[in-house]
Amino acid sequence: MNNEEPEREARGKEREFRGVEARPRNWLVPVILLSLREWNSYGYELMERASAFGFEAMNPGTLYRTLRQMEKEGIVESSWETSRGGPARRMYTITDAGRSYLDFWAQSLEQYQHTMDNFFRLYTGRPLKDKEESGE
Amino acid sequence: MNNEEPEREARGKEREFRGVEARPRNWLVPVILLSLREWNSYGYELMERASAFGFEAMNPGTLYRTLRQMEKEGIVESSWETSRGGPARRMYTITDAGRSYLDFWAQSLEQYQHTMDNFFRLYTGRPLKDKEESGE
DNA sequence: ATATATATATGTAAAATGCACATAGGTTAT
DNA sequence: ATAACCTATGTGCATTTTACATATATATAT
Repeated sequence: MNNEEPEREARGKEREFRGVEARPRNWLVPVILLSLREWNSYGYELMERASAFGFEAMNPGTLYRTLRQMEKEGIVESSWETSRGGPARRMYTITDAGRSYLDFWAQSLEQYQHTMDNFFRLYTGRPLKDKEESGE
Repeated sequence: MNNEEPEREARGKEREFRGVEARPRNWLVPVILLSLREWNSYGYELMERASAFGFEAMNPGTLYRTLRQMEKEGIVESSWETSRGGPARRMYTITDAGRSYLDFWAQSLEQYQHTMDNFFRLYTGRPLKDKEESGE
């Protein structure tokens, strides 16, 4: 029943488990919004800011595509900035909807952090009481 | 007032922003492993336990497919249990590789929690000092 | 017999992600 | 001037993840 696959994929204790990451999906969006809430910016610069949040070697394509998508959703706005030397920049501004989105996300994060605490409590061997599962 | 732009996608502060969730990807995998580390179990039962971790109205398909995938990766093993009334159950057991995976994931989660703390510090208006970005 | 609860699984599509490649303006070195 | 390089923005494509609907099967209750 269970011996057809010799699990050649993961047998050593020190195996690397490619792709194992606890980072949430769409993490890039709130990071961008948070940056833009402080000051207007553009893709190339936002890439560096995003790196500080754990996006190492961020791929430009992913960032720029995300920005366009965010604009379509109305949480940021953009306009070309050509009044200087060098290639034109698409400057982004956070909208009111963007601020709301950020607030919404932050709330979700807070809730999720409780869940993570529960996870850790179980992981480290202190099981939850039946009645307080994962809270609210 | 500033009512010139109705931004039809997200106008109210209380807008719902469907899909906004701070949940990490593949969250289901560590939750299953943690459950199986406590006692062997099967899909139908694991669904309920997963619900306690914030998977409301979990779709069976997602869970069962995840379990088969996990078995292919060698982090769980299964065998049919037919020695009782009712439909047969596929009982799952965590493997050594599964335990390693769980440890690996927990480490990643811990690291991610620090990043989240940094995010919150910025969000609530206490910016980081230049020298301590997101690192440790 | 048929409805219900248990139990597992597939098919398909949408969304997210990663990686490679394309385009273009401007600056500096040769 | 032209090649090389840095800045800056983007598209294409394949893979992975996730969601949603549907299918199958066993046993029990009515």
